[in-house]
Amino acid sequence: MKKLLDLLSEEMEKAFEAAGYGGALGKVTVSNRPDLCEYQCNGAMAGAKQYHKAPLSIAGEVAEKLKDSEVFTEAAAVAPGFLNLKVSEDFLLKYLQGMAADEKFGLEMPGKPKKIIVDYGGANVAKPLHVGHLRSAIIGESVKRICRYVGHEVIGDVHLGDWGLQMGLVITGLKDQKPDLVYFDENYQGEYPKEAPFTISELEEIYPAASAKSKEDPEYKARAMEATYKLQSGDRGYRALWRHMMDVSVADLKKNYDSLNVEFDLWKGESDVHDLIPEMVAYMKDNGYAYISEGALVVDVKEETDTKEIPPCMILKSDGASLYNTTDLATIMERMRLYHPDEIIYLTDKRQELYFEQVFRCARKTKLVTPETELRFLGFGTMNGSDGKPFKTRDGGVMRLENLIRETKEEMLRKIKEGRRMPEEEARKLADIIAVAALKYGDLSNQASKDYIFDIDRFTSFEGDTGPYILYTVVRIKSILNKYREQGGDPEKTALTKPDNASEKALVMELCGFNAMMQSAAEEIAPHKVCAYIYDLANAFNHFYHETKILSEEDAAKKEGLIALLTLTRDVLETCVDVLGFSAPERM
RNA sequence: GUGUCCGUAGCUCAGCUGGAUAGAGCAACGGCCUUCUAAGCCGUGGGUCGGGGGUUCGAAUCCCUUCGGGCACACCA
Repeated sequence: MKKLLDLLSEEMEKAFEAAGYGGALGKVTVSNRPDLCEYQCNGAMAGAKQYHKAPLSIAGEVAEKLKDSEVFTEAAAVAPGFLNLKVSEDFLLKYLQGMAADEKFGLEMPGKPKKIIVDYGGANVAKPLHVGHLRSAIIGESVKRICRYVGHEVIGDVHLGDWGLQMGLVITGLKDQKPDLVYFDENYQGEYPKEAPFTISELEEIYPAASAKSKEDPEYKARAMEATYKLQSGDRGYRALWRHMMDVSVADLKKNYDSLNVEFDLWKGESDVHDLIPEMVAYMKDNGYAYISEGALVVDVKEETDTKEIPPCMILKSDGASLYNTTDLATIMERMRLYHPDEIIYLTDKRQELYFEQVFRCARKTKLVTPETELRFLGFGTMNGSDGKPFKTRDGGVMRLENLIRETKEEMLRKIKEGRRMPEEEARKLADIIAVAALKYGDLSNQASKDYIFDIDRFTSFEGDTGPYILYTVVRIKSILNKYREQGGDPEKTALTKPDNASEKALVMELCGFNAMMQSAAEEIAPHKVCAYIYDLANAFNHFYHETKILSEEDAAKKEGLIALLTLTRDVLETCVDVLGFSAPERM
């Protein structure tokens, strides 16, 4: 379906042309003065100069042509040259019926769906997720769902950090702790045990200790690098150990991501492209892209139009070792071979923007991707504490994601018990659902690129622009629909009717904006637009709800119409909520 | 230093492809539950849109400049 504003604009364009002006002036927008009109057109003022005419008289002539319009019931020319519009209820009803009958509520599918890889999560093996991983997971998941909803084929890849020095550090740490393990016996020929010689908590303790030690003890660091080298060159015992780390760590990561409704299609990592690196390096050298500079192998990525200095993209360090760039570029190569994506979206901290600019340019210049492949970077801001500085625990440390989630759930449970009486178990389940909504909505309602302040009290509040408020609104609708069923009605078998009061019409108009909103959220990869939309929609609904008696409506057709409107509102809200990566309970 | 992002109500944020009186939420104050979930709704107060200049009929929005802050600038990821 065409967007409502486009249809309104088409009608307005016809009027402009009929009055002898360019149709392009007839752009209709939602009114910024709802007290005066529903929609407006400012084209008369824009055209005044071009036609050497007073804007008000242009507007007057156009309004005259709209007298018999079936789209606008009112078109008033107002000083200095606004066209104030009211849209016909019949027209809205027709549009709404089209929406309700369509699986995607009037959203047009792309002519040719794109294949998109979303690279998000940023998890590392053997290291616990911390608050820094929260935004990538939340925003990435939503971006994935939005792109999928608008009709693209989307693959989410967690892209684990599973191959670097960190692995060598853990192995070295473990060797010191348990030197007798068979994995360290070079003469061992048999099968290695199936059970990992450590738990996730042990693993997580080894890494920070080893990392700290390597910073002050060069000899230890050398051993870790040696271990990394041995792992990467295929040492049997080290590989077996690495496999264990992967299994234990991935299982734990999945558990954590699960609790946030975050799911990846691919659990690939840096290790997957290890074998591609020599080939890629040779390719870059052989084709004259890469050269040695200050001992390191680099590719120039400067461009003439640059206003700043862009350092070359480093492919190999001066000691010949690979680095972040190397695996990222090799990953692009692998992705092109395996999936042929039209677009790859990367979600990381915005501080990596320049780095990705270099990588993208390098990939393009060296033809790792086709000229059409879109490489997009979505950098997100920092999650700050109430002091405006990066979020820390009370004692100043980095908070584990698990703990942040748990604390949010506990706070939610406390608030639920404050406001409602219900069995402990139900309250607990409810708290889990609402806490995820609170956390995610609190994050997603901010523009991704901006820093934001994490305020657990605000996010878990049921008032204002919060996840819980949205869920409450959905639950209210569900409650009425359930009562309607109890009375013997079937909400799915109701027909929409014309809106016949202001708050109902406002709700309808809000609903009609769904397709345009979703499309722009996808194009701009902007989940916060979905949040802003459902907040407006929830407000429009609550206002309408307050003014309208639904179940006691006496006119049977009207009552059905209202139920149909509620059903559609619920469906749109739940669709949006799903795309944001959370869900609404049945009761709360 | 170069580049980049940001500065809007006491607080947290929208609005930024220029339009009418700059919007929400929180906090403060005041109303509305015999009636579909009051975790709701309605209302009041609160702003030199960091400062200055410019473009325009019209600027929070575009341009310039200035102040204040964040971040990034090849062997970390």
